Amino acid sequence: MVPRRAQLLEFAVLGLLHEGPTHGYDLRRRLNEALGPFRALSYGTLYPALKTLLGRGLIAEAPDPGRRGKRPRVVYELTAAGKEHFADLVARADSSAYEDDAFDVRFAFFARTESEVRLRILEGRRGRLEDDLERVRERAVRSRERLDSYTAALQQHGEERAEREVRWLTELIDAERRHPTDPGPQP
Amino acid sequence: MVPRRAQLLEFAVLGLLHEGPTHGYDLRRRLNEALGPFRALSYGTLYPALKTLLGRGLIAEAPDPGRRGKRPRVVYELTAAGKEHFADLVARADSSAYEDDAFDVRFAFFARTESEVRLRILEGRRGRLEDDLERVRERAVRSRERLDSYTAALQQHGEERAEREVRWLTELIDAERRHPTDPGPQP
DNA sequence: ACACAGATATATCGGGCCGATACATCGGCG
DNA sequence: CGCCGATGTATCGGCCCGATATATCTGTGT
Repeated sequence: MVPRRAQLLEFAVLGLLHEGPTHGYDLRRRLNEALGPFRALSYGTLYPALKTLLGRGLIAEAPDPGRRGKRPRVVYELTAAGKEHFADLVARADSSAYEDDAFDVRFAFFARTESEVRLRILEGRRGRLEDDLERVRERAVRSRERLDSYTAALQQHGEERAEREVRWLTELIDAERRHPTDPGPQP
Repeated sequence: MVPRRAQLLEFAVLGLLHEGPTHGYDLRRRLNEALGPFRALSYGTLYPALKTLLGRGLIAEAPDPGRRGKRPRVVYELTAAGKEHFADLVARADSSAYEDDAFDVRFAFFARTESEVRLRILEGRRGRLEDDLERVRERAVRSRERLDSYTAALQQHGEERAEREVRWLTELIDAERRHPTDPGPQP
């Protein structure tokens, strides 16, 4: 069963736990470190997501390595089922991998993704942006004069942002084709 | 009571209905025309939102101007309360006006916003982006080498996108200061 | 010594918004 | 005449966010 919506957090939690067991607060910090301040994920989703993953047996509670006298934390670790599930997710390159919100999170775990899948995700996203660009340009010719100046400026800016991302993706795709590096843990 | 979340659709519907009564399908099309294909809003929110607005008396059903023989549509028009409510929303320049998702929609209705408010929204958004940029740059110096190359590339790209938007906002702010045009209906 | 701020840590609630889906009518095309 | 894409209204499940509550720990200033 393919999840329709992104389930970004589940994916991210499973990915992060590959680096070893941790607790919720640290997961959220590491996640936002990886995504940057322009794309954060909130606690309001994280803690419920952890419970869901626990209930599905994809993660398990691990003993908190004692910190002499400090308040104990709830530490989670990956189960075998969790590892398997993440491997399935990470091998997937359908639209749920390059749709707006999903792409960043998927990209953040490219180091754990096979080169071939990386390539398909990058190309999928680029194709999507190019489709949108074509549509907006086509419309721009015949209808931009009907818009007020602010709306026109907004579209212009959106167009340029998409064009930039397409160029960025193209660079990455070219680099990926030249050096199809294998996945593996990186510092 | 200030709405915590954006309620983008309510705002947009009220704004669009200032141009005359229409039906749901047309509202969604006009909205996505204004926002561009990179930032669409869905039916799944629109029709429920229309009902909510109807229940609150901010919009009302209007007679469908007959289209001889065609299937009738559900046409809505603004009420006096709706106009008033929109005026309140549009005069607001707090964080709910320049937070990520909200900004685009707010911007799309700048033609109906007072120059002073426009300026505060633009500056608010720029300030927010600059804060984020400062944080990410500060961290970049001491920790970017700890990240794998993909995560680093993602952050780099996010940084550049934010820098571009800051420059764009600055241009708009300067233009707004030079020519503080009044709000009014534009073609 | 004490207060106070800010980071650490877990958790819940309400609700906005999305994607998928269903169903029906209409116009144009071959 | 049949098919397809656009028009049109509507609902459902569910991801995710922001606000909020609570409690402990650490650092700083005084």
